[in-house]
Amino acid sequence: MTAAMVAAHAETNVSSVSLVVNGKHRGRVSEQLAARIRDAVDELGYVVDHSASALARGHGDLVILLAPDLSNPFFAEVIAGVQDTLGDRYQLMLSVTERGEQPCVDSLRRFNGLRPAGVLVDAPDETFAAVPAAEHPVVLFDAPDSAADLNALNYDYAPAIRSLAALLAERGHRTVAYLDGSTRSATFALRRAMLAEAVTSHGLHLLDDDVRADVTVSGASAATRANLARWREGGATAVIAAADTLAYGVLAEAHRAGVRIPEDLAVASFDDLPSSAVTAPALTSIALPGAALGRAAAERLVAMLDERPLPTPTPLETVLVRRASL
Amino acid sequence: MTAAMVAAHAETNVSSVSLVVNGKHRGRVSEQLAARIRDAVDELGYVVDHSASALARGHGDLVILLAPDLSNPFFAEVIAGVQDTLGDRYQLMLSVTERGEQPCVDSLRRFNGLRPAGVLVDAPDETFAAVPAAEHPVVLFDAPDSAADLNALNYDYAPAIRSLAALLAERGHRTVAYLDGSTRSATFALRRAMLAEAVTSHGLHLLDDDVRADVTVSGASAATRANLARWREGGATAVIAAADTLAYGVLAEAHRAGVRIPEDLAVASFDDLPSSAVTAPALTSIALPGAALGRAAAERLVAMLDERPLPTPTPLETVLVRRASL
DNA sequence: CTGAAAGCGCTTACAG
DNA sequence: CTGAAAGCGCTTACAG
Repeated sequence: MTAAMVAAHAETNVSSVSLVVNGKHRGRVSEQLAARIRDAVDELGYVVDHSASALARGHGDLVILLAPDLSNPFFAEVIAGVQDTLGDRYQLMLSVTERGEQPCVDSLRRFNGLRPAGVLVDAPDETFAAVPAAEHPVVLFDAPDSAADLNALNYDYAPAIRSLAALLAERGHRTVAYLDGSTRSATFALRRAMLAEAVTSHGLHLLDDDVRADVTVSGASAATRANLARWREGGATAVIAAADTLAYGVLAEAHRAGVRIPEDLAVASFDDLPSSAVTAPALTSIALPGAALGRAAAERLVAMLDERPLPTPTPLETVLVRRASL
Repeated sequence: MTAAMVAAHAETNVSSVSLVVNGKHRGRVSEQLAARIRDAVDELGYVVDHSASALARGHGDLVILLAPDLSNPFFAEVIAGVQDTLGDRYQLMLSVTERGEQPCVDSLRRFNGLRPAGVLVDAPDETFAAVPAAEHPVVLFDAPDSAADLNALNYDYAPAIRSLAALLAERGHRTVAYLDGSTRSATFALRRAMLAEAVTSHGLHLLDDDVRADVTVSGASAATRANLARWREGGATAVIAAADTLAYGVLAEAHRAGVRIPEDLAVASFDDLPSSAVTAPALTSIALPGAALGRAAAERLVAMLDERPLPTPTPLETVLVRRASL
């Protein structure tokens, strides 16, 4: 089914068909012809060929979102936020990295061949320190490393992390263990560094081992199994995890080991996933509004596509949600 | 950066460039010229334009996966399975439906314009009763309605559901409530119908109200809040949820209402997500191997693309994982 | 083994 | 307001 067939059916030519299906026919095609064309389109079920259109125009209506693997439910939120904002002017397509990898600059180049209208990159790796020139706008998010680049949207962890450090101090903790994610993303590095600083300023200290786990419940369980005794021997009475999913593994393993939470070991983490309200015990967590992040990034991209002026991006607020685990 | 520029750089023509970058040059281009072309490609960072290539060939190397919204972590598993299987011969791109919707046939048509190599559809809605003719192979999964179509991969719920019914009977339950997902997908309808039948054959009965919730923790919490008292007045001593995420909401709300689990109300569901091992109490759930489903579907698609003979698809096994909640 | 040329289906100046 | 034509960047018969 091609524009030529539609043209034949409507007894006209492909130029007029193209103008009408793209809504660019005002003052160029008579209302009568336009109606005839629309009828033919409906009747034949014609859909514009994206490849041909993108080739002719230079780009299509695709917005590509590069995201790390989706096992962390946090990303579902982000994606929903992006989707909501893009609406149907643009077609959102996701590309997901291999398990445990972060989007890298090379993948960006690979997608240039698709001639997207724009690209969003969630939690890019360090190769994005400088964003490569592309024919389309690129918006990064959860990309604290690329601070110099105006097209990055990030969280403002400071207030929530301060609250968490204060809460730890208030509860009498002195030594705190940290369970990091094994993906070496900038956002994880920042969480850890900021927490270490905040905790230190309250006179506590973060165990400086470098315990990491896949951001999955089972990965975190294994890491906890291997480190729990050592953490406690080192004096840790609390463990902070870089993501809720990691904290779930800590909870499971502590339970198995007969370690009571929060009495023997307090636990807190980052994300505040919906299921964190129903773990045993309910999890204290720094809420990261994923959908808001996705929306903000998508709005920024759309503004660039519309060539509207761009405000400096505002970091998104985070808050500590206190529950029973700490 | 175009093939013409590469050709100029390597002092040859676009035909040879095309043959070499596509690995079709054996016996057509001298090894010497091929090496010169490869050097030029590397030097200039040339990437084949997907739109132009797809237009010329008739299709590209894109595999499109249509999936329902990703808030259920189950889908992350499925996607990882697909990704692992496709490798880098094909480029996986996801398209996600709006919140709470299922992929429909119309979206399939829309993606024809991208000229994909093939399409996978996860949990399609009822418009897929007959798969429309497409220029590319289509494989459905989690699509029990399309039984007649050979290209659908499904779970065999029977053994696990029988175990669940037997366990309910063994524990002395007589009346069981059901919390369904609000998405009217065939796979949810089947779960309910099969459970009703299995339970009846053990002399129990399923409350025949039609309680549904968004497949999110908060949606399920709200639905439980509205129905918990009624369920218990109706004699229900157990509630089965169509997905773990729904069960999490039941747990949370029961806890809030002072209903003990499993003493006052037993709970079980479908999915067996990793986090179901760490809820309070740990959740009894029918394990649906998401990654295996994704792999099987992707393998089938690749077989079609390679024009290899297709075996009749075997439904994937499911087992009941018993934990404290029932 | 090498290269000029047609054609994929569209969009968009351009001429009528 | 309508239509013929060039061109987007590639692939692939085809001729040399």
